[in-house]
Amino acid sequence: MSIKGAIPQPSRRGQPDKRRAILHAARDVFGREGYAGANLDVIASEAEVSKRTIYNHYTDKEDLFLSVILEGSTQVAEVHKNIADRHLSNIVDTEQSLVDFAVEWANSPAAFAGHFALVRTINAEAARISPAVLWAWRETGPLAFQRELARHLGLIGGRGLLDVPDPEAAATHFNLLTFVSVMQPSFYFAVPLGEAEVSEIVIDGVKTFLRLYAPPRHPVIAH
Amino acid sequence: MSIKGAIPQPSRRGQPDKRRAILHAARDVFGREGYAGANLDVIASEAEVSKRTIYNHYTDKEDLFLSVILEGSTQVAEVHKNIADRHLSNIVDTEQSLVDFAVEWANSPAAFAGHFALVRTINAEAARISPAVLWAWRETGPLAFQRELARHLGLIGGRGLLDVPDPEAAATHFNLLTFVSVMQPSFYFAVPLGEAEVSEIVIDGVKTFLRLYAPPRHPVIAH
DNA sequence: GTCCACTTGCACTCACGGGTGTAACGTCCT
DNA sequence: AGGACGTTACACCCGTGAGTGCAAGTGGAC
Repeated sequence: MSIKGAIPQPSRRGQPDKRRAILHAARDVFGREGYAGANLDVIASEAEVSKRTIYNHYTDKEDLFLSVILEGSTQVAEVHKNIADRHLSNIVDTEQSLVDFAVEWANSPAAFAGHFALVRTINAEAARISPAVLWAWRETGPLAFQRELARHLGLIGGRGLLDVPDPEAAATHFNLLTFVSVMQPSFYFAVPLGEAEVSEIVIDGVKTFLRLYAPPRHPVIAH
Repeated sequence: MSIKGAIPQPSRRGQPDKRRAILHAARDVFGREGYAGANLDVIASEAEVSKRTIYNHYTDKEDLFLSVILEGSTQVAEVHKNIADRHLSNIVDTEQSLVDFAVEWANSPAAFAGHFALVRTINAEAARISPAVLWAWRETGPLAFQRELARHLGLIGGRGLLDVPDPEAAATHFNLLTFVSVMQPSFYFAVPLGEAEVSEIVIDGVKTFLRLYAPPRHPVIAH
């Protein structure tokens, strides 16, 4: 059992709405059951589509799986960009905004259970997935958002609200101290934490982040 | 397909050496192929044991899997404790010792490919594994070592080489900035990074850690 | 010796699931 | 009207793999 195929080209076989239904159901089932555990009959029935139709759209299980992977990451990156834009564009209280952003961000996986279940599956299969596909996935998903976060932090730094000499590094640290810190104890969100627990972790994380990136004490302007 | 059984009691059926061979082979195969993908015949042959013997020791595949999980975590925690002891017991140069420790720590997964492949599988199956088992695994494995790391950092703090008001938090941060920072881009060590890359990440991580926990400037003693 | 626990090889059952073949039906285009 | 295309239901093939039954063998305990 291995998954080493190349990146599947988005094909135009079949009707788009069926295609979407299949991808959606496949994402859920692959996430829920893993690659080997996923059952094509189940996917078909959840997509309310004939199994034969799946094979009209995708050549086989592997093709379907790879297509699902690459489609999902961009979507979630979009949603996360949205959250960042809402909270980080017009900051008045830096710490408060960072906390608000991080809380919503770290709670978002609850709303994308299907997607993050799939992320777990990707991790599990990583050794069996071709590097090209893994690379494409990271690039369109997590890294795309990380760059966006770096951009925001850079801008905030530009306004003097943070001291951000290296936005990329800052984004990495913010990610580690908030999102990853929630992800770890919850087994990639498989075992959901309480909302209070998430908040506590995130608030601590932001405080630590500020110890690293708080701007030099506002110089009192002589007048 | 689900794994919801309770924690398997260490049983005394069968001969211990066979038992060990089975566990070892099972760990490799479950790690390599995932739970659903693992094949009992393959495990039997890699353990150089008859398949029937496996069923003399374990009631079924699930029982075997859970036993493997709980056995492995303690072992790796031991190894990591060892690495920590060697590097963090008699420190002369704080930064150098921390880097040395973290480099060896972050490279250790290469030597336990089987184990960390299994960790990926555990993550993937987390939603299907009983919380009791997950808890036991974390407790005897990662958390046990995290506490050990906290103990070390506390001692180092006690000697004035670091400023560690909260050893637990410090251990968490050290973990995030070094080990986890290597783990993330390598897909849980499934896609090994180059040694140079690991070093770079770890050195950066330690530097950042020191920005958080460096002791107040050594007061120059007037004389 | 004889009992007992363990192991082994092998054949076997059986459920599951990926993938195919086919014939019928709908729809849209011309 | 008549393709062309997509979809559907359904039966089917067949490899795979979990788990069992059994008969024969090994080795230690008493």
